[in-house]
Amino acid sequence: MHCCGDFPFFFFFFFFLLYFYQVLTMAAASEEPDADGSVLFGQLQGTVVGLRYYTGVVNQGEMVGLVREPQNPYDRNAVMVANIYGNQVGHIKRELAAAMAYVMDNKLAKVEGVVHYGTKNKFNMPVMLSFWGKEENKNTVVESMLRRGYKLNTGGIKSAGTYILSLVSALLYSYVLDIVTKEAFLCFQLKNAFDNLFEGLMESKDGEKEASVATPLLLHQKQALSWMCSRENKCTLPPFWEKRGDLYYNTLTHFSAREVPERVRGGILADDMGLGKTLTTIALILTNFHNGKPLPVEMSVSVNNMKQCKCGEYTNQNTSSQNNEQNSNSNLCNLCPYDAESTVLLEDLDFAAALSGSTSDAGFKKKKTNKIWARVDKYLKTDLLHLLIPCLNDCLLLLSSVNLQDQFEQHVHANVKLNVYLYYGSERNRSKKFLSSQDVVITTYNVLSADFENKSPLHGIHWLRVVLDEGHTIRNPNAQMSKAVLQLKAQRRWILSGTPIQNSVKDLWTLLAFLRLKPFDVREWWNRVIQRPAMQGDRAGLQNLQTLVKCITLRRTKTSEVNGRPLVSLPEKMVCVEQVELNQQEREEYELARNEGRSTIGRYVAEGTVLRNYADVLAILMRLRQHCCHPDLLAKISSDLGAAATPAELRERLVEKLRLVLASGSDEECSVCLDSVCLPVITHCAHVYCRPCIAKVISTQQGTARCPLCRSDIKETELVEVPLEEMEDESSTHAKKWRTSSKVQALMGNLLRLQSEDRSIKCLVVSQFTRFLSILETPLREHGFSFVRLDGTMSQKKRAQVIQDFQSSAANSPSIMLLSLKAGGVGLNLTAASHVFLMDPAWNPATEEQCIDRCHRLGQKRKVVVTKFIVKDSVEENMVRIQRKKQDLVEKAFGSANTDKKTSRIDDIKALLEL
DNA sequence: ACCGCCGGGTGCC
DNA sequence: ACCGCCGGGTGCC
Repeated sequence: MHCCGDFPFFFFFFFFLLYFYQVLTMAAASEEPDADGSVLFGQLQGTVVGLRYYTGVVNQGEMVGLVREPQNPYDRNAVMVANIYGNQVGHIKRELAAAMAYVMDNKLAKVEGVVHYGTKNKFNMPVMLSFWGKEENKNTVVESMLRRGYKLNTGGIKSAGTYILSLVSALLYSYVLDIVTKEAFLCFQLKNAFDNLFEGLMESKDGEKEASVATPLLLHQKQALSWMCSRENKCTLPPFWEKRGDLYYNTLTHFSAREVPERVRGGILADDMGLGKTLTTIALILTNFHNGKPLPVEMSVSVNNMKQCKCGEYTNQNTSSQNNEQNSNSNLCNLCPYDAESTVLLEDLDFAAALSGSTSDAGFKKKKTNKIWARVDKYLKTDLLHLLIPCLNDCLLLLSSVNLQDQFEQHVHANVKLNVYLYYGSERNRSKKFLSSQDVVITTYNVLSADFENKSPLHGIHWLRVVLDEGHTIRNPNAQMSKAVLQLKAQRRWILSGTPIQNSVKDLWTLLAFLRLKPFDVREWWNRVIQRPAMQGDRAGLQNLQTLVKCITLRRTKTSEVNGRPLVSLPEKMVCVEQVELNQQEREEYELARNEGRSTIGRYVAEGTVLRNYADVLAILMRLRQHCCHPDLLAKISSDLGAAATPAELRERLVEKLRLVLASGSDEECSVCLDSVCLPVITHCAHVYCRPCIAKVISTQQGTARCPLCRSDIKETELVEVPLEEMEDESSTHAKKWRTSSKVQALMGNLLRLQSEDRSIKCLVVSQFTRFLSILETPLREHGFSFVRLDGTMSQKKRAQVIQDFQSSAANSPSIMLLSLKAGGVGLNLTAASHVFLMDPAWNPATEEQCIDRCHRLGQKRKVVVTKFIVKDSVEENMVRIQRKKQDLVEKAFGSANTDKKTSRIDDIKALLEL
């Protein structure tokens, strides 16, 4: 890695110092920045009083929470002390509370408490308080506490010798810290940690399961299904809990409680893309889809024969005896004795029942079925069987933009009547009663989030199961979407995600909070116990994080093996590049544009102003790329570089540039948040950022704000966004007489050849330019191809329709899909197509890969052929070269620093024009 | 709480 | 004694 490799010596020393610090000062003041950039200001022994008034108890070494109580009628400075379950233990002594209240209320520091001894005291007990906050507030906090007579112990007890040593090391430490940035340090530490995080998740989990999906499950999917079932049903303790005597003890926080800790009924299915997470989940839904009706015959008989529960209701077979909301709410079946073992067995019955619908693996099935039925016989005579029927059958699925409904239709047996409702579109049925009567409700994160604003029916329903497809969507806990998701009420919760951690450990919190993994669903405990230690590179912290993830996550990659065999064997994929030669006229036009652009960019490079004129550079490249595809793609306004006459003109020009930058796909990342740009705005110096990100930069730099990329002055009022009427007026392309281009002809030649070979072949035709797709429609129509089109501008409903049409195997179904490169989420399933034509190279090779994966994935029966059209002797050829370099870069870099990006971008531009 | 603090009872040695 | 001292009641914030 670039940033780390340059300073081996410093790193060595750095780690030595870090180690030194940790050993020497232990829990005492280390200056390590924590997750939020907080540092430990110091510690202080305090007193918790009033123990006898409260029921909350703590164990030796237990962490406690400190909560301000400004409304306390006796003292508005009151600070409450509570254990992890939020049970009050006592209060902080009055005078100390007064000092702390000032610090806490002004957010100068966060205070954390640990009780090391005196936990058996009757009236009060000592508590070790740690003050954490931003470096710049340290002095204020220390002084303010000192003023009230409380001295923060900042260094622990040191002898003179170690004091000097640590002083020296502190100096060096800050020196090193200046050189290698925080990111560099973290990337070094975390890279390995992340690599290991999911290690050990691949081991084969116990057993496999059959299911009543029409599509036979693959071995690894059966394993996943079995794992999911056991996660929902087995009564194993959550991670870090132990039974000690008659108490349940949390080994990390040292908290203990008499009641069984609430289990996580669900988890994270983090299999790689294309391993069939969705199919497995559908199978899971079907395993306990009974609702009285669709039970297979044999089972129905058994059901009729068996006794009902005394209370006259069938209850969910999967509800565990403890702390189940259903039970505690309605007291339905408290009388029925059942334990962990029988729950599992009963749940096996489901599978036995469901098996009769399935067709695969006859020998295996038979054996297993017999075994299960032996158990059925054993259990038939007991009162337990009523548990087979779930009371709740609602299941909510959330997803980004995926054709999930098709997958239900495709995979679910025709004899299983499953009510699936798509909850989106303006006409959606918002009746709670109606939604509750569905078996499955599918919606999108956006709809959920929009509903959340004003009494959402989805939030009023108690779901049996909530599944988050592409669950990493909620990784930002501050997003409305995430908040909306966290508020959903459900018994069982699942997250499907190929990439549960994208940037940092932080990404995990919302996921754990969604799963209600106590106590880490409360931010403070997550930060204290997991995130901060892990970010600091603390071994135990990382170990804990790994254990935690391991317990609730199943992850396999495409290269994983079960019993020595690869998990999936996808049909072969062939990628070939087809060179396209421009005809003479096209070549002349291209050369003209290229020479012009080359001299312009050459000037920028010589002046060192490439970044300042970034938009122009991109515009030039864009024009060249458009030349390669079709002459009519070129924007009608040739943006001359002269000064804008009026503000309106300047604005129009900026909008145009922003469009170009966005369309070019080269700058999808905002340099501030390093994430893909949301709410894109362009500065007057023509650099693109997320509006919130750049607004923050401007507001923090009060009046002197400079563009993070080129250091030009920027103002909030000068940010320009693309007006809503985004789409180009189609008339301009239609008005002119349609003409062909070399690339169009290359494509048509291929399509016609394929059609003559095999009429059933379906193709994806992919371009970054939606206008190019429009141009392609004309020759497709002329040759009588039946095609559909999918681009980003289409509504959710329309997309679903288009995908369904295209995936259909009916004889008159469309054989070609015109697909805009960026349209559709990662989960999009277009397996009906076996040929992919990439009309123009993308800057980001991953985008192309993703696009290919939409059809080269599970369910693909044919060999996949990918054809990339590249114009010979053009900017496109150079782009391919840069792509390769980029891929290497991405693989090596981990959170690559901004500076690297800048230089590599300039290098890219130079390479493109062979400068 | 085997403390501190409060306030009433009390008052030479 | 407008004090000190004693001993009982009492006790988080």
